Amino acid sequence: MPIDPLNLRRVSVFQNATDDDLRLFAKNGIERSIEEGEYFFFQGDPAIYFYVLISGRAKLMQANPSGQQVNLRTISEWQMFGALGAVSEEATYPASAQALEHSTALAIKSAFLKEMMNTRPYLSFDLMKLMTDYIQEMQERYRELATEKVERRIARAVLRLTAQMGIKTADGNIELAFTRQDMAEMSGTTLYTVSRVLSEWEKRGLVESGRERVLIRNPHGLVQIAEELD
Amino acid sequence: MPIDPLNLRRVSVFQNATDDDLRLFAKNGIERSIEEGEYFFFQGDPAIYFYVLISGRAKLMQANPSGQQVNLRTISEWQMFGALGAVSEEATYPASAQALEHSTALAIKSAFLKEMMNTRPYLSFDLMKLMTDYIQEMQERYRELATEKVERRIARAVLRLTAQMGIKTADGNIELAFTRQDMAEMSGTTLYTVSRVLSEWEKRGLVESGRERVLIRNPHGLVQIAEELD
DNA sequence: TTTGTTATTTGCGCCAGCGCAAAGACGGAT
DNA sequence: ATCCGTCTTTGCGCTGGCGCAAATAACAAA
Repeated sequence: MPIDPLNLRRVSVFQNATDDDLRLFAKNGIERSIEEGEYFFFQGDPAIYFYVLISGRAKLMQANPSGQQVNLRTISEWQMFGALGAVSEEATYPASAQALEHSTALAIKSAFLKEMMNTRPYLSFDLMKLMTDYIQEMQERYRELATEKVERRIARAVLRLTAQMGIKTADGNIELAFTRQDMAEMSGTTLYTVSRVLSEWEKRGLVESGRERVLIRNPHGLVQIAEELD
Repeated sequence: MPIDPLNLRRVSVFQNATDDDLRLFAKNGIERSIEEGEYFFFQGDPAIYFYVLISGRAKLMQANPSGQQVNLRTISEWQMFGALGAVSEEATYPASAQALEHSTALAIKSAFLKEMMNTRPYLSFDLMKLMTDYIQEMQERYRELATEKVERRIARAVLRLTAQMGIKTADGNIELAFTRQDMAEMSGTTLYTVSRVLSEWEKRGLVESGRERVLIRNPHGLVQIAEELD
């Protein structure tokens, strides 16, 4: 079932687009449906398409030559990803995009976006805005990794996820659906350490954790861990 | 002494600019001369200007609340910096820019660049190109920090610097002018560890090191450390 | 030359976090 | 109900890298 083109306005890069432009993008896109664990694209593939996630969740991961992974970003609905190739010719994806659950996305040729940007300054502009935000996030995460201890990094990762993908439960708490491995890749540590830290937090009543699940009981306590000067 | 506007074409973002545009930028810029150790701007300042380094060297650093620093980028002549504010309104610099030696830069109002981009797609385009390159570099460095051991990270930092700012000596070797502290901030470690690693490399004949100076004797050996699967 | 300042080296002790291994918990499938 | 695969927890030992402290080296100023 094709999506309503006007829904594309929820994509930050398209927020200032005209209805006609949205319809153009929709018409030039192909819907791709992907099962959990499968990939939209792999690191190193030629970056012919960029994507807009329509439903589900995905993650962008980068691997080093010996196969260790880091999670660069978690993608939720109406976020654009794989768009770095829209500028440079002959680009390849610098990371792989894997579905965390059954997901569908709209795939649009990068060349098309590029062409549209030529005559629509608002598009370049909003894409740049997205890029600067992302640069700033990466710079911060880089600094975090270089200067902060694990516990704080995990706290920050959890808070970032809470803001971005937290699911409100019936009783007003916030729940996250991630494996320890995922959380480790997001905070630059190992699943063992994440497990130990979560156990500790659970003892202190900050969270409640289960299989692929973390329930935030006391967000403020986490903020304190994330921010306090030690 | 005012610079020749046409020299601005050496700035990657201006590579496709017309001569008239270059003159416009030059006319709208103010030259600022800064002594070693002084700052072009501080993290947190409102990002009113962006800069083009005309002579000297500078570094972009980010500090965490307790004052620990990481070096995000080293800037050499004809590189643009502080341009993230060109897109978002009311932005503040996410990092500080400090001169590594006596330096001069052209300061141009971000708002002016923004205005120019409205009618000149090539400008947006080349700025985006710069941003994507930078994003990719940060992603890689982030992964490195998360997954690679110190020695390799230091090797990579040294190689990056060699490519970007290495000075060829009379006898064909390449020399870098950085303190151990700088190198530590570039590879996410401490000056002690950098010193130990350099000593070890010196024993192995890979480099020759002195005060604020590293002479690369065997670049290939460093590449091997940076790349090899262990 | 002398003195002061700043950068570097290195010994030493320490500990945060890694990673194996084994046990336990959970959930889906049949 | 049971089985199986996957995820999680935790004990244990280890070590890479940190960071103090003190010695040394290099440069600059006087």
